[in-house]
Amino acid sequence: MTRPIGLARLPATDFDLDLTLTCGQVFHWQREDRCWLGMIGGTLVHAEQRGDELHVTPGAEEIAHRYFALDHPLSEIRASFPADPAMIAAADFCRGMRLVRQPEWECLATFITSSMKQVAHIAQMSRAIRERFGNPRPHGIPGHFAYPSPEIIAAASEADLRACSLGYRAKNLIAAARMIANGEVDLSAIRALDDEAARTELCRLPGVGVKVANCALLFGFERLRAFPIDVWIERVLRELYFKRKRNVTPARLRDFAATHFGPFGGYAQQYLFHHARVGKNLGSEVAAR
DNA sequence: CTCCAGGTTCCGG
DNA sequence: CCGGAACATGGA
Repeated sequence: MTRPIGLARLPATDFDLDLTLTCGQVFHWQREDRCWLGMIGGTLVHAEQRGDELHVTPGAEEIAHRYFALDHPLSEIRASFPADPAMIAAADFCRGMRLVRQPEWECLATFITSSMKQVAHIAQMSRAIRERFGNPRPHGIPGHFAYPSPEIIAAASEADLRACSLGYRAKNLIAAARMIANGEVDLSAIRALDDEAARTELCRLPGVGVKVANCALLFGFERLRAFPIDVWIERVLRELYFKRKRNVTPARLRDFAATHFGPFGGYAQQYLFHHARVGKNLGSEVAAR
C-alpha cells in the first residue's frame, strides 16, 4: 500500500536489512511484504533490500545511508574480534548485521522502558508511546509516528504512560524526560565526553543503570566499544567463557568483556546476543527453552 | 498457575 | 563489592 512507484537505490554491500532490523537493537520498524517501513527521526522511510542494493524512499538516501551505518567497515570490525570459536560462530551467523545510528533520546527512552521486558513487549510499548504522543506524519500514512520529544514526555501524566503498558517504568521515563527537558542532563553535551564519563552522566537519569546506559551509548551515541550485559549476554559469557567456574561476579564479567572483545566490542556483543537468542547455540538447559 | 523477560534501586552482610 | 527482593505486565 502507498509504496512509492520508484524507490531510490543505494549500494549496500555486506548488509542484511532483515537481520539489522530484527536483532533487538531497534523496535519500531514494521514489515510490509518485502519492504520495511519506519521512522528515521521525523522522516518516514521505506526500505527494501535487493541483493547488494538498498532501495529507499526518494530523497531519503542520505538519511538511510547514515542511519543504517552503511559506512561501518564490517570487514575490519569482524577482523577485530577475538578468534575464539563462540565469537566466530556468532559473527558468521550475523553476517551483514549493522548497528544503526539511532537518535539519542528515542534510543535512550526506549531502553529505559526495556527493563524486564521481552523484545516483543518493548516494540509494543514503543508503538503505543509513538501513537499516543507522537506527531502524525503529514503524508498521511497511518501507523507511523516520530518518537515524542523529552518535552512531550515530561508534560505527560504517569497514567498516560501506564496506559502504554509501561508499568513501573512510567515513573522513570517521565523523570528522565524532565531532567533532560529542564537541562539538568544535556544529551548533546554527552557526545563530547569519553565513554566512561558519558556512562556516568547517563546513569544520573532514573531508570538508567549500567546496562541501559551502555545500550544508549552503543546504539545512540556511536560508542561501538560499549558492551551491554543483559540476561542473555550474561548467560553467553558464563556458558562460553566461564564454563564450570564459580564466583564469577558481575564486575568480573564487565572487566572481561571490556578487554576481551576489543574496540568494536559492541558489535561483538550484538552478534553474540542475537546468536544466543535466535540461534540456540547455548547449553542444553538454555537451548531447551 | 508458574516462569521469565535486553534491569534498576534499595538494603543488609 | 556482593547477593536478595521489590517492582508491572504479558506471553509461553
